[in-house]
Amino acid sequence: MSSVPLHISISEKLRHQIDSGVYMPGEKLPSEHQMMNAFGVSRITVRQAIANLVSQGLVQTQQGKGAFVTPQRKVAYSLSSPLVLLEDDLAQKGIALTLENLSFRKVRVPAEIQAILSPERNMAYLQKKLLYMNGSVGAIDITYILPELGKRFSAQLKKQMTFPILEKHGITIEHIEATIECTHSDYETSQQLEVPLGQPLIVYRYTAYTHHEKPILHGETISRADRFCYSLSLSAAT
Amino acid sequence: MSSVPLHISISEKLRHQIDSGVYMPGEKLPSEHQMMNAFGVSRITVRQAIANLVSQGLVQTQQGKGAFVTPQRKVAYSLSSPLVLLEDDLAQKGIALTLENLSFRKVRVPAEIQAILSPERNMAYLQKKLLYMNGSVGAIDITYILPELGKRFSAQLKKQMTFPILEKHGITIEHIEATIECTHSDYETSQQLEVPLGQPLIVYRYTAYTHHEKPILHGETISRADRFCYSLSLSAAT
DNA sequence: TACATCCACTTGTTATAACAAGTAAAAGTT
DNA sequence: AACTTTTACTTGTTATAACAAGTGGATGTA
Repeated sequence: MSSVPLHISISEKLRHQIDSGVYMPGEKLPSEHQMMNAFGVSRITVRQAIANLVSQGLVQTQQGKGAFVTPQRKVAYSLSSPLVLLEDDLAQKGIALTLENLSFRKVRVPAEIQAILSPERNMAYLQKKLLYMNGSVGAIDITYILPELGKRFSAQLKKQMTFPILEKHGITIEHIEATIECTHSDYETSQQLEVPLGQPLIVYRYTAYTHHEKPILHGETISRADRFCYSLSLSAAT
Repeated sequence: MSSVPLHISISEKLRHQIDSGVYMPGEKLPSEHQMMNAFGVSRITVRQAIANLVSQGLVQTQQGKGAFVTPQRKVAYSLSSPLVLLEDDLAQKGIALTLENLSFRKVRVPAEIQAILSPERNMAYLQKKLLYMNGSVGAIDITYILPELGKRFSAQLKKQMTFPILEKHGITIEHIEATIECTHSDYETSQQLEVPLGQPLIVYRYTAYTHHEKPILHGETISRADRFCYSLSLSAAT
């Protein structure tokens, strides 16, 4: 009859029930055993159906507890001209941004970064940090910063966001070049951001320029795509 | 010893082999049977490992043939001020953009769209189309357009991109508000865009305004995140 | 030669089974 | 009352098994 596999038809049925509010965000789905009886299929088929929902980001499972409908509400980062700092933007939305420094050290930069920043003697500071929004993990940031700036602000960079520190000391960002793309979480990242393997992540890759188009840092912010999006506004030539 | 599951350690090993070029893009991985012998595990474990790679977008499977390393190169859409049209942008990159109209009809608009466009008598034209880049499917576009424009250009809209048609008839877009977010493919979309279920998609949702901030259309372009990304440039207040 | 059939190999689907491991509440102990 | 243990239930991992279905080359037939 229908040539769609059982696990697909089951996950689609559940998906529609989630969409139509039969199972509310945060609510627990029936256990695998209950579904086996309810649909008259084996556990492997039920698990496959649930895996489909997980891979669609609709459901999250927890060993020993069950499968729960993911509660989703996204926060938008504003990417506007004129520039607004991430912190200010979030603060205005009532979201507290905190960070945890994972690593901060001077490194020899890879070729791609060297081409962008052209730092002295091919060295730069590399910082990895975790960003928390209202206390829960939201993103990883990986930044290369010019050695003179990295050295000068090393203590503060471990505790505060980069741009406000620079602004405070009179270093103004005049221009940012950026790309936005989407990738999958690998095993390591999935552990750090507390998402299932393969969940989509949104990567904001940026180069910041100060006066005279001098690049001073290059980095990428890897955010959980289930929690964040970007908003922007474009205008025609005047 | 290592508390990581077998299927994870296997998929991580394969991932590193893919990253280091042991298996090149487009190349076939060993068959499930070969892996069963090579790793000394059951087929279910091998399949789980391969599923991990698929969910990370590294590999695609084809029934009857095998699992192949996904060849990936991304095309960037430029989102710049001043506005550049998608077609022109892609043309400059040597990519031909063609479209297939899926549906075009007058509909009663949902509340969210009504709040944005405020069309007369709550009606608008809704168009769904598939976008092909150099002949292969890349994106789905879903657009609501004001009834007077939809009616006037109905024939052309089925064959050409929206913005160039409007420009040609003297309707200039002065301003665009947009958000970029990332979602998962559901079953229907995965079929249309020819990707596995749950693959990340990048959603560009836009509202276009003509003179006097009058909104004329609202739509979303849902692209395969493995093929596309967005680039933009931001400036400080002058 | 051209075509159809067959066969070997591939992944896809689904079932049954067993044990590991996390969770939480009930039951027992101090 | 406070703490530990047990127990029942949950999902996670892994094995074996069988058949379905897509692919492509080998084989056989017209």
